[in-house]
Amino acid sequence: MGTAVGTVEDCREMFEGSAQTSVTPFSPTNPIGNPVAYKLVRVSGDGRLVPATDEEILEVNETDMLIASDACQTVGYLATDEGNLEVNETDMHIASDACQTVGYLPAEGIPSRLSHVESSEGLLQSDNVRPYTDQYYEEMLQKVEQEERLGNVHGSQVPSTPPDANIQFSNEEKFIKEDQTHYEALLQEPISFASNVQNECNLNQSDMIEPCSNAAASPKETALSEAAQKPDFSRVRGEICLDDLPIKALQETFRATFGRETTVKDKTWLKRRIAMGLVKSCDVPATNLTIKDNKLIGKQEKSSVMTNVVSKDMGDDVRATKPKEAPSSTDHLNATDHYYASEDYSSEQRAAKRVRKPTRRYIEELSETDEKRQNDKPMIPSKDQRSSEKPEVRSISVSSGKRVAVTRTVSLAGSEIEVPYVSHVRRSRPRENIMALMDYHSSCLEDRASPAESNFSLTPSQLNNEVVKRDLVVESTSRPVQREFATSDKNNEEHILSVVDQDMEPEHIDSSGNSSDDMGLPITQGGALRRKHHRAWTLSEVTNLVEGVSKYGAGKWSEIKKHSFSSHSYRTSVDLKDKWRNLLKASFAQSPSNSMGSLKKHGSMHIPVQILSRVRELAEKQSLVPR
DNA sequence: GTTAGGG
DNA sequence: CCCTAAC
Repeated sequence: MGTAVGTVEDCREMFEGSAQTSVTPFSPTNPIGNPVAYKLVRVSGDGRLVPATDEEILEVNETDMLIASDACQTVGYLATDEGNLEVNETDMHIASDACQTVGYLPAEGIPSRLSHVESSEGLLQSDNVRPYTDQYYEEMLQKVEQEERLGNVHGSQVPSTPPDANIQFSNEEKFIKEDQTHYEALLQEPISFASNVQNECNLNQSDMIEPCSNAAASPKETALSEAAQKPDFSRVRGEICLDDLPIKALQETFRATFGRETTVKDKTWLKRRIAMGLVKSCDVPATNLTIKDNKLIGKQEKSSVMTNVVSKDMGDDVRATKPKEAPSSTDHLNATDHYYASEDYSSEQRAAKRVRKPTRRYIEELSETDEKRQNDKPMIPSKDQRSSEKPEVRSISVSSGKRVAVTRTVSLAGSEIEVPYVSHVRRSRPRENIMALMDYHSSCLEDRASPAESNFSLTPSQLNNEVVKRDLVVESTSRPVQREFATSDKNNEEHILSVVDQDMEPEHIDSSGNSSDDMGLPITQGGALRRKHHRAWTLSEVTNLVEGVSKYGAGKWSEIKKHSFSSHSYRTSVDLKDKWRNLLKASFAQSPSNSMGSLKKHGSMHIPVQILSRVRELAEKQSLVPR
């Protein structure tokens, strides 16, 4: 946090002209027309730095880090000065949220590049491991609020960090519009604050929990670790005093913060890294939201400084975590809003957008698209439209958050499969099928010993496809065996029945397979989804149906099913209804021509004329005397 | 959970 | 038969 807007500005001057390639300056610096430049490189697989291609540069330039990273690219920024480093780190913060490996390298510190990259990964890791609850964010928010008040109270002429953040933010807004005029005006403010911010930091250091002067490695470390454990804003702030710590202490702190050693000796880097870690640990989800939800925010983060990131992001976090509370969020920001109305406005805008609940369709799409990152923190379903506006910025957190709730792992015969909760896994029937399948599978291995059947043992993953084959095999095997399958295992009914139906009294077959589920199983072959289960209606069934209709009336399908189809459990009321519908159709279709329409087109069932007549009869009766 | 209808 | 909207 010791880094303020001013820092960037100041440093810029120092490194003026050091730019190697003047490309893609970020918004904050670009408008300024400052010579600050970035060298865009890409970290190839073997760790080498490859100069970015024009295309890549363009990409980064036009979109932003997030998008670039979204494109699954590993991008390394070679910063040419401190200011850039600052910005880049912030960026990294963003990019890392997208689960990308991004390395930002200060030009001067080539030797430490790898370290940087490496740590960035460490950062990612630590981030991914920390789940934060909404509650937590609320707490944080409150703390921030307190901070703000404090700052406003005893630092009238010394703007507290939060307001500063706002300034930054409003600046950002302007930049986006590329409004030079506004820019000029706004520029003053950040700069003027720069030194103040620094002072502020110092003040904090002495005032706050962590007297900097006192800052010995051990106390700091404990405090930090504590902070990491249960993030406390005040402590995070105390962080600022890292300035006074010796490198060694910083390294210690780094370790405490990230849980890993570091050999980096760059004090500045360490400080930032640590601060970053803490900050990030607090707004991981936020960044996600922010970015995905609103591009503006993402940019803001880039240009913003530590302090800004902390205060601002926290606000965002809370907002993000609280779907409906446009008001509450703004409330929190009110203290600062007084300073800049523009900020207030923009924030409200954002808040409003976030409130909108994702459509079901959207969620589905997300869950299908976003394969990875399903273990992200529970986020909020706030984003949506934004994503619709910028599809490229695949919603990260939302989807992820959503996904957490919407995904589930289904274990099928030993193997676990990730299934989006909305995935259209057949309802009711399908599950039974699977069960049947599993049963079959086990029985296959255990009970069945016949050679022909033994080779049916399938691996769960193959099950589906295998089943198809097996079906075919079964069909070609001996009848007796078929029977067995038909009864104990109910997958292959389609084939079996088609065969059996011809030469057996359907009724028998039905009763045999009955009570349990006789469903076929979902068979997928070559991507085509065959009809799950098909069981031709037998004459007796039709008769039963007709009788049932005559007894209970058409429409009382459940009744009919209950009474007339007690032995045919596989016929659902819907089935009955459908069949009746078909019968009706058939009966009326056949009647006009002749009374001998006993045979229907293909090989489908022979429906005796009498039955059809009866159907028509009933139909007319029913229509006359509606239920 | 049922029904009614469209696919 | 499947899938859904309405009940």
